[in-house]
Formats: sequence, C-alpha cells, structure tokens
Amino acid sequence: MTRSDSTTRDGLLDAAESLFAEHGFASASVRAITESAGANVAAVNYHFGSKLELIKAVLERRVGPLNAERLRRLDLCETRVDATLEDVVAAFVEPALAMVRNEEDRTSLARLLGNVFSQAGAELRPVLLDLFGPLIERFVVALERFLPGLAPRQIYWRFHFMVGATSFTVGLGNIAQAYSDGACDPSDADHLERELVRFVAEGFRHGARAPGDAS
Amino acid sequence: MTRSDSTTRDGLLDAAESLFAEHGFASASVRAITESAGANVAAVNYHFGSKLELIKAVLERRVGPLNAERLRRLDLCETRVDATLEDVVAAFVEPALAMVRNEEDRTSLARLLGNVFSQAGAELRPVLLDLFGPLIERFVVALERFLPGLAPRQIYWRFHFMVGATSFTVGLGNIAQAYSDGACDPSDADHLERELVRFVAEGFRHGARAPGDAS
DNA sequence: TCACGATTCAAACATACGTTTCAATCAAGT
DNA sequence: ACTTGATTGAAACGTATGTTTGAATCGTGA
Repeated sequence: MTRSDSTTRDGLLDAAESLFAEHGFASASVRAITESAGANVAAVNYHFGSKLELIKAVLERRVGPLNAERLRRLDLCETRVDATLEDVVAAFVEPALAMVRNEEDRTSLARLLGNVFSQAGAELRPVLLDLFGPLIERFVVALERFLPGLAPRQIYWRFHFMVGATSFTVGLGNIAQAYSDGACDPSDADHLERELVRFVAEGFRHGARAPGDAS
Repeated sequence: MTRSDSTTRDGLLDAAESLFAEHGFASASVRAITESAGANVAAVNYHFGSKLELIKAVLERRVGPLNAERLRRLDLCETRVDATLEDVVAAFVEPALAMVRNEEDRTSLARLLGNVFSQAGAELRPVLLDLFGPLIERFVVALERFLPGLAPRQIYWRFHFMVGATSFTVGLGNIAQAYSDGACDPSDADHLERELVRFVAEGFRHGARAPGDAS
C-alpha cells in the first residue's frame, strides 16, 4: 500500500476535520481522533509526525481547493468585460458558502474553516498567511479596478470586513437561526448567498466612483 | 476582607482574561493563570468553583458593560428624531471598537471578545445567548424602523453579517496590518470606525425604502 | 487575648494529554 | 517460500491537566 492511497491516513484526516470543527484544535485530542477513525493512537504520529502537522494537513486539504476555486472565478471576472463588483465578491464568498450547501453534517469542515483564523494559535498564523496571502493580493488588485477613487487602506479594510462576515456566516450561520427564532434559515443557501454578496458589494461600493469613470 | 474587594479574585480575572485572549479558553491552563496572578493553584477553585465558572465570570465582567453601553446608545437613537441608520450601526460597532482603542496590550480583552463566539464550545453557547439575546432583539426592532420594506430574515442576516465583520475586526484587526503591508493601521481608530460603520450601514440599506416612506 | 470564619498554601489526587517504543502483522518483490 | 519495507498494535513514557485536601495563616469582632 503506497503512501498516497492509505485509507488510514485519509480516515485520520476525515476524523480530525470533524472533531477539530466540533471541539476546536486544542480540545480535540489525538486519542479521540484515532478512535473515531478506528485507528491506533500511534497512527497520527506515524502518518503525520505530530498533531500540529495533522492540523496543517487538514487545513491544506481544504483551503487549497477552496482558494483555487476562488481564483478560478476571479479569473473569469477579469476576462469578461461585463463583470461587476458583485461578481468579484461572489468569487470570494460563494465557494466558501458552497461548502455548507447541502451539507447535512454541520459539525464538519465548514465550521472549521469559518473559525480557522480565530482558533489558530501563534504557531498556525504563518501557515495561514502562506495559504491566504497570494489570494488576498489578487483580490485586492481586482477590487481596485472596480472601485476607483478608494485608497488602498479602504480596500484592505473592506476586504477584511468581507472576510469577517463570510467566516462568521460559514462557521456560525446556524446560531443565527437560533437567535432569530427561525427567521434565518441557513439551508436556504440561495437567499443567504444573495444577501451576503449584496451586503458586501454595497459596503465596498460606497464612496467609490463608477468603474471606468476617470473624473 | 469581604468577597467583593478580594484582590486575589480580581487578579485572577485579569490574568485569565489576558491568557484566554492569548491562547484561547482551552489552552490557557489554570496553573498558568494562577501563576500569572501570583496566586495559588487552588485559588481558582476556591473563588470560582471551577475553570468553566471562571470563564463565565471573565465574559460577564466584560460583555455586561459592553452591551449596556450599546443599549444606552441605542436608546439615544430611538429618542432623537434625526437619528440615522449609521447611528444605530455605530451604537453596536463603536463600543466594541472602543475597547481596542488606545489599547497597547493587544493580547487582552479585545481579542477575547472578538473570538468569543468562535472559541465558545457547546457548554458556553447558552451563556452567550443569554448575554446577547436581549441585545439582538432590541437592535433588530430598531433596525426595522430604519429599513422599511425589508423582510425580517433580511434584517437578521445582515445583523449577523455586522456581528461577523465587527467581531473579526476587533479580534483580528492586527492581522489586517500584516497582509496589507501596513496599509491597514488598527491604531487609526477613527478611520477604522468610520469605514466599518459605513460599510455595514450601506450593506444594511440596499433594497430598503427610505425611513418614513410608506410607498 | 481569644476565637472564628475567610483565605492561602504545599502537596497530592486521578485523569488526560502527545509521543515513543518495539514486537506483530501485512503486502508485495524475488 | 522467503525477504524486505511499510504499517499496525498494545503498552508504556513523561508531562500536564483540573481539582481536592487539610493544615497554616490571616484579618477582625468579641
């Protein structure tokens, strides 16, 4: 059995992802993870070297494809002349929301990624910056094209607000259902997507000139 | 020495707050907290009963006054006839940002509150809903007045987005400085406040009629 | 001065943690 | 069938965790 199709390894990643999402990185123990995966306690250290490396592997397995999809959609925005600010925002937001879509297991990957920044200790911060840094650069450049007249710090801050609103919604959208007495329905993904994209786009837009307006 | 002016008790709250913010609830140990407070290991269990009760006490000490201030400012909005949507948003956002303002110690209370929702395990969720439930109700009612024509679920979702953007900024505003190459300066609180309030207000506003317009 | 409740202290409690060890087992290659 | 390297298993490693204990200490009112 070669390293790339080890079912134990994948089982550990799945179990770890689920338990990290449910209890946080620190509180999900190696023992709970290996037991949930039906593997031996030593399996984590054999396949990944340490718990920290396990965390990195879990993150990279999800964040990589997610950000790749975001960039793919951003590319589309930049080639089409009729693209709008909403399209750029959707390129960032929708791939994240798509992970919660039709996801019966709410304790899984979605909440994990939503809370990744908040839960990440100092040792994970560099890893996250590596994973998100290039993405941020590309998005800010694209946004500048759609938001002439805004200072860089304004674009960066508003981008930050977008990340916050998106992460919070992906990670904790289900609690909105609780405190709104059911008015918020996270399973109505179409409505949620539309609301979030327009909320963010309008927030971005204010104070900027129309794209192409050089006045 | 009466219970209300125990310097050990307050020292524990201070130390716990700082360490919770820096390492998270799970990773900050009772031993590290008591040592940082210059107290005995048993002090936490003597004064609070358990680590979980300590966490609750730390939260209530900060969230109580914060939300009281938010409601005080919301009252002002509801009595003044010339209040705007921006004022309502500011009533929610600014008291939170004020905690980071002029705060040299970035590892302290601010980040703690920003990440409270994400870090809270299942056992803290009810506590948070108790602390924030009434606040949310009041704000949603106030927002409905300024946003006629919006469905309740729209107001609730956008409120959710506001909480996300605010929490993320309060808790992790310093990382924006990192990935923006210094373009974002969290110490320029005036600019940050203005940007966040307007971002959120414009996000709220879109699709609603003007206040008082019954068409 | 004494007594009493409140508080602090060092020490130990039982349990959980991440990790390591090394023998047993397995899947292929020869 | 035998060897070899990869993988798994049970057990133990050392350390850290939250909590409890019981004696020592403190402040204060009688």
